[in-house]
Amino acid sequence: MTVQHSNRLLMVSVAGSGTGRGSPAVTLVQLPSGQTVHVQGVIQTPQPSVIQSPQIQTVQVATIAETDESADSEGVIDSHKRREILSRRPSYRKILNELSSDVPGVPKIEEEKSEEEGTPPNIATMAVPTSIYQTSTGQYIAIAQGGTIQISNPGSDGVQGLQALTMTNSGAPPPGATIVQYAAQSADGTQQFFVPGSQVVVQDEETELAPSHMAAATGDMPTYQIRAPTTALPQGVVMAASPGSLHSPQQLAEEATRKRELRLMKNREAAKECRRRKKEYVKCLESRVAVLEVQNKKLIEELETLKDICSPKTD
DNA sequence: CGTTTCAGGCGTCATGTATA
DNA sequence: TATACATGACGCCTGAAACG
Repeated sequence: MTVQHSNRLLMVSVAGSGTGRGSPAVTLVQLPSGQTVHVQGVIQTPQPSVIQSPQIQTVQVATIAETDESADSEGVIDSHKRREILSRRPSYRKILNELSSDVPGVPKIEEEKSEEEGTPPNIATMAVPTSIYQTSTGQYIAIAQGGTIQISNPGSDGVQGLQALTMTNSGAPPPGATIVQYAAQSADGTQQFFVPGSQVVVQDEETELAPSHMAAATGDMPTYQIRAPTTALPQGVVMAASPGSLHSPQQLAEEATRKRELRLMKNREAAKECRRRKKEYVKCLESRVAVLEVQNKKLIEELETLKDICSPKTD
């Protein structure tokens, strides 16, 4: 069976496995994405059907329960509540979780950690970083309290490619430059980011490092130098100031900028996650459409059979 | 082959919602 | 009540497909 739905060809195959009565039958519905959906029979025939069909007659998708429309059509909702419902839909996660809570064994959208993603490194799951910064090339730098710097590359999935490094002079920082190292995947050109204390981390080009206070740059790893900012902020770079040491209006402005960048970064990640959930929600809706098509077809067939039985031809 | 159209993704803003 | 989070809306960008 094929169902055309929203520019996407749905191919659904149904494998019946159960009895029409007694315990709810379970049907496997093969979705076009290769995903198999377990559906459950919902018709609880109070009287034995005329048709002694071993196959279940109706199915209900297990991944989704009701939509807003069906919810509205069920009971009488007072106008105020209705307005509230119409004013803003609940989140996709909430909808899906509420729906799936009706049917045990139905996968829910996890709160944060999704198994399918294999618990990717996430900014939100970092070891309580004191600060999060964004480099001029889009990388995110999280500086934990133990002196550990975590770098996440802006991959397709947001924060994949998280890397951790430790400052070499986590003890008493000497005045001047500090070298930090990390195994970057690809660092083309100079990039800069900033760390707390109004210092700048500059990726050095080859050996243009500060001659003193320098740790040995080993191998091909790029080196980063922490030093006081000398010029205006590069584009897309966040200046970090110690929260407790704000004096001048410039520092206040820098703190405001840092907060804004942090907020934007969080919202960026939230938007990505929201879109991912929305896609999942739409997938579930499409699955439900496929299952309801199957259900509709079976009901039509049953109706035709009943018609034949109740009104036999009298030739 | 250049242009146009369209779909999908992303970043940002505004605002509703949940929670401490 | 303040804060963080979630999400709709908007504009922009990019890649693919259609078209002349």
